[in-house]
Amino acid sequence: MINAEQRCISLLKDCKTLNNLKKIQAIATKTNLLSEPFISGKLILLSATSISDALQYACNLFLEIPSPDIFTYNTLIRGISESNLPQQSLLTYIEMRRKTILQPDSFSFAFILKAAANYKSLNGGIQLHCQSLVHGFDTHLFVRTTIVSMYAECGCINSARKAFEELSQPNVVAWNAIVTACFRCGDVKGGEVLFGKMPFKNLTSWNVMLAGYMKAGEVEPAKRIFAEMSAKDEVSWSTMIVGFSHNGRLDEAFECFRELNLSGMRPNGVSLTGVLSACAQAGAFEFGKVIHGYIEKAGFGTIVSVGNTLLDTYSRCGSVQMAHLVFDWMIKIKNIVSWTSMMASFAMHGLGKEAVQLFHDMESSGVVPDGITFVSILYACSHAGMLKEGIGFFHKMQVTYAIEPSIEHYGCMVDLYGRAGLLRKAFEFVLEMPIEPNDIIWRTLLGACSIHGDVTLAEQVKERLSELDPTNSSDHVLLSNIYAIAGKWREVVSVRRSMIDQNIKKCPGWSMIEVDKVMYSFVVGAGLNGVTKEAQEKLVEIMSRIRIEGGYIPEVGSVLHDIEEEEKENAVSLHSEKLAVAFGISRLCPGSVIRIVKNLRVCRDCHVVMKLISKVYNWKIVLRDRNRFHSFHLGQCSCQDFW
DNA sequence: TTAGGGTTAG
Repeated sequence: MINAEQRCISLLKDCKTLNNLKKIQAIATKTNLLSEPFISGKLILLSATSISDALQYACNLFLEIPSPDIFTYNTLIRGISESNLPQQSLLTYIEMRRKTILQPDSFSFAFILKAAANYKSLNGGIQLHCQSLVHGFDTHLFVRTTIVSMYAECGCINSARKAFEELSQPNVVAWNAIVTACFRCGDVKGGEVLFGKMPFKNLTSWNVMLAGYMKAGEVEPAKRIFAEMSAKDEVSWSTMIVGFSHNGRLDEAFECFRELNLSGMRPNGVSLTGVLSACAQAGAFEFGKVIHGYIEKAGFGTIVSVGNTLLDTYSRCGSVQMAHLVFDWMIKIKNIVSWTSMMASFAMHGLGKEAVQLFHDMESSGVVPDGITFVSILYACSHAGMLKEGIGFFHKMQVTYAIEPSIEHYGCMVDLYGRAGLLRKAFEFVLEMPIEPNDIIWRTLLGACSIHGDVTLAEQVKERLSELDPTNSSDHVLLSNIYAIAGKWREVVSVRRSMIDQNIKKCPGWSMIEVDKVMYSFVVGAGLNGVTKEAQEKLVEIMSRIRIEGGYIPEVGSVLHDIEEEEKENAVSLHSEKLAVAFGISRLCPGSVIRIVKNLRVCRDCHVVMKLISKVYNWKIVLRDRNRFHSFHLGQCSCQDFW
């Protein structure tokens, strides 16, 4: 016959879910075992660090433990330091010092300094550094290494270097920490010098260099080091794939993923998120589906970050339906990121009502929204013209959830008022907001002026933008478009002339389309050969047919801004998204969906053409532009001509 | 029974 304590210990060994944990807690409470430090400590360890989304449970459980020991405090502090509110762990530490006679140990300082690093609090970090000195732990190797990282996270490379130099015998981990610190603070050269001086290097040191270079946007040196490495592990490969993807080097991300598979090593969750993120950026829907198949077959579907990236990939590839299927499949593992991504997906596709419903479902399920959730829901409201609901959410975030609005939230509100046509209200809102408006805020307002054709306000807004970001080509182009639509041709010429005088070049437009899992890109003004020639020939036929059968008349205003006068006649057929759609009609099987990704906002003329093609040819076209999705079907667009 | 350096999603 085993007693309750033995039973608890045995159950704790296999405890992997919150439900298991609750059963053990019930036994422990009933049999007074919560006063046993080993049992209560283990329960806190599991709930605070091993079982996902059980931190709140851990905090509640902690309150029931009669006199927690230092181990129990440490594990709770660790759990909180890894959460999205790391500053709360400092409060736990302060409470421990105030309410108990427990003395902090090296573990306490390692965890709490990590928390300060996570929320980038230099003041807090300095105070904890002093505390560790008072208690005699500041020279402890583990604590000191965390101090080096903490200063680097807070941007103080000099303090990080000093903390490292005071170590008489740094080991390889401390060396890796100081090299990482240099890269984190933007000192690439310093990182290279220290790497050269390292007396010993293991594989992790090389991976530090790969990650450092990739985060600094230095892709070529990372590639050089990767090629030189005699041994590579999962992290080396993942770092490269994620690095290529973050730096927009999508072809190289795909190629590296292919090489990883050929190397005999298997992709892990991180490399899968990296390649999926490349799919999302490129709009590679079919290739994304292949990766999805692999994820299911190889059992990666239970990793929440992988599921969330897959959801986001489908969404950015234009399939809100597939994104929603993934969301539903994630039933047991979904977290705040999943809810927020799904809301963002509805938002991007103009499905405001669905996003609002999802927000309420999330609240009912007990998940607490954070600042990013509110960015998504406000974005959804503005893109669906839901003014009243948007204002309601802006108040709710502050009153119900005590979230201080950030510049992104203010940006959403400007967009919300602006798109709804309340331009003066939007302008006043910008002038009254408690944060200094940045170029993005003013650009949002300029976009609203463009939608509603308010030339006077546009001129005032452009003046502010010229102070903040004078060489931004898209601002000039937008102002020129606003003048063109208002028929102010003299002003159009003046904007164009000032662009030439200041040597401001328009960002070249490109569009991509996937055919048979291969991505094809089309660029304005590229030579007429290969696929471009094929697309161009098809486009001539398409334009003629939509003119005859759809009554198409070119919108000259849209094309004036970016081409020379003598090219105007051909301009209509030159925009990259038209070439991409023509190529799609030429190559894809009838009945499939044409999915196009464009780097700039779609122009009015292309928007009209897409609608007519969807009607005359009876194709469904999903076009992702810089801001949102347009889904064309039977002559209509999901944005309802509101973008 | 808890730690420090390298890759992970909105």
